[in-house]
Amino acid sequence: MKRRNTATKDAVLSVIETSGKAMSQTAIEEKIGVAINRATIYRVLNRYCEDGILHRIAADNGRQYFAICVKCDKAEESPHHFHFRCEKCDTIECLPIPVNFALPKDYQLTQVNCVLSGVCKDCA
Amino acid sequence: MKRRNTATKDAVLSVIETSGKAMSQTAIEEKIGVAINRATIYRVLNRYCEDGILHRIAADNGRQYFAICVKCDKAEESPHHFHFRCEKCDTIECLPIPVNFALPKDYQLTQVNCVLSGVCKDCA
DNA sequence: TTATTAATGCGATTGAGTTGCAATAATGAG
DNA sequence: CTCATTATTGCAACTCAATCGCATTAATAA
Ligand SMILES: [Mn+2]
Ligand SMILES: [Mn+2]
Ligand SMILES: [Zn+2]
Ligand SMILES: [Zn+2]
Repeated sequence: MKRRNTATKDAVLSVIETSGKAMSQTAIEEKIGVAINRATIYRVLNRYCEDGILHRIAADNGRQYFAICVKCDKAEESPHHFHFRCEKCDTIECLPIPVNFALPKDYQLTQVNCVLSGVCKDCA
Repeated sequence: MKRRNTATKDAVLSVIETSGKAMSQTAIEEKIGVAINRATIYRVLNRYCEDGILHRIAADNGRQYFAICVKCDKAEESPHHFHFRCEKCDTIECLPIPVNFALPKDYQLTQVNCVLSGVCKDCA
């Protein structure tokens, strides 16, 4: 299934890029200006994740956030890095802090999801 | 509001203790034998978390898991440790691996939620 | 220009977790 | 032990995030 270019896809990615942070579907829908269906936004986001354009963060508030993968082009971002969720402004940002661990023998790793929560510098 | 001792509370804690792992409400309800209402289990779990008996893990599958806090009595478990979720057997275990990071200036930390996912040693 | 089929909108649905309320029962005072 | 207080429970309804089925629209390439 080859991907097609649509205004919706561009708009979603643009909003996330502009914010410079990880965003939830709700936040994207609010900031995007034009009316885009909720299900469509989720489908766009899921496709971007499949294609390695975005990465998904499962926050401890039970919601999903989506952020640009800079690890692909620039190598500035560690493949596994911490995320910070501010409980005040309800945003998540990718921290430039690598996640270090040594998994016990015979464990197979497929995903890393590390979220630190609290109050960010802007809200402190 | 002083806590009261009930069979339900004991049963829930006992199931988690026996498993030796973190458990979800569903898993607890299945393993507990007697029929206990879903809402009641959640309320018991939430109370245990408030009291520092259990700690809550928000997994990347969107569900909550609950595990015994051994950090309180024994000091063998690091206050912030990694968790491992096996996608095969749908369990979460506390890993004896400390989470190390240095938060940027002016960030206030209230919670740490680090979950590694994959296949555990028993399912590999 | 046209056929193919990916993408979208809408409504319904799932699943986890919470909440209001009435009934039940643990606890402590008398 | 008896009784009053109120924490706990069960049940049903509800919230919220995310997904799904299906008909419609529109991007792409022949
Ligand atoms: Mn990130
Ligand atoms: Mn743990
Ligand atoms: Zn903030
Ligand atoms: Zn396993």
